[in-house]
Amino acid sequence: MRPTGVGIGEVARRTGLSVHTLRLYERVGIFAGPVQRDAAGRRVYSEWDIAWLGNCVLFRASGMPLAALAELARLVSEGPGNEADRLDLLRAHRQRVREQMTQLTDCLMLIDAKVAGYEKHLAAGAGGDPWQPNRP
Amino acid sequence: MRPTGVGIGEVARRTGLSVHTLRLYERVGIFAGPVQRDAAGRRVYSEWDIAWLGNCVLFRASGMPLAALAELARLVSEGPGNEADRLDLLRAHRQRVREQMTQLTDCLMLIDAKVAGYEKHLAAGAGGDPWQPNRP
DNA sequence: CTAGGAGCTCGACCGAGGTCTAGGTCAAAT
DNA sequence: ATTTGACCTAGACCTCGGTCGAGCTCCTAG
Repeated sequence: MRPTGVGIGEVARRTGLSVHTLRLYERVGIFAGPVQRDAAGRRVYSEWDIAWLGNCVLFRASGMPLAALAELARLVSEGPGNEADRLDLLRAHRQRVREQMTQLTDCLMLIDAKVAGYEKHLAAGAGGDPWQPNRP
Repeated sequence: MRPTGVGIGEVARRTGLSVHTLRLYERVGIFAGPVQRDAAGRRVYSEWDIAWLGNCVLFRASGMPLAALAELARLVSEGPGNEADRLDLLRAHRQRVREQMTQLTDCLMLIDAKVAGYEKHLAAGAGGDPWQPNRP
């Protein structure tokens, strides 16, 4: 773990985000505290920044809006004293994630049923349409 | 099961969508075949339409874009003969849903870890910040 | 007869989240 | 010395999925 700083291109490659998106994220305040710059003004991301970003990517993928991420970043950057608020944010998001998971599960069951229907249908060669049992 | 037709307001109430959204969905072709109208030009949804819409809502909630839904609707409305195509669409979406679920699972684990950290932190009263163990 | 409520169409508008462009700086390689 | 490539900012632009409003047509109840 050398105390390296990493350029934006490298971070983009590592996280799968575009450099544009990284700059956008910074503008909307997703980093906890300002990203460091080198002498020429180029961004230098710390390993901590990158780890945080990794969490952000997960949170985003689970539907957390940028604004919420920014709020969390603000809380963290303010340092100790607001842990309860962070906890609230996390718990609220956890709730939403759980709801999503049950929806995804439902959807998966539906798809599985339809897929099974079509597979049987195709294997058996024709027959009525499995999706529209009784349409004009 | 009377052969009722249902008005748009009632459908909105049943599905949780707004009437605006229902009309939008129709415009982008989400229904398999045109929605019936009464003498005055008002939409009359069949029970089949409503059931289909229910599936659409689930698919949407699982991230299927309207365009894909419209494509599926087109296939279904064309009647038998393209079952393989529908199957492709469904399998592709199933794949995406599965990926989402693993991401949600990952995210949930992360959140649980953070939440546990903060809970312990708060219960124990202060100590270092669980999220930024070593920040300047 | 008339007022209210539910629908209709068409088209404008909106917020979220990116994506891209123009025009410029810098540093290392040729 | 110049070219190349990575980076910078500011701001325009785009897609997606809704949401809303204006102005109209009905139907039904008072």
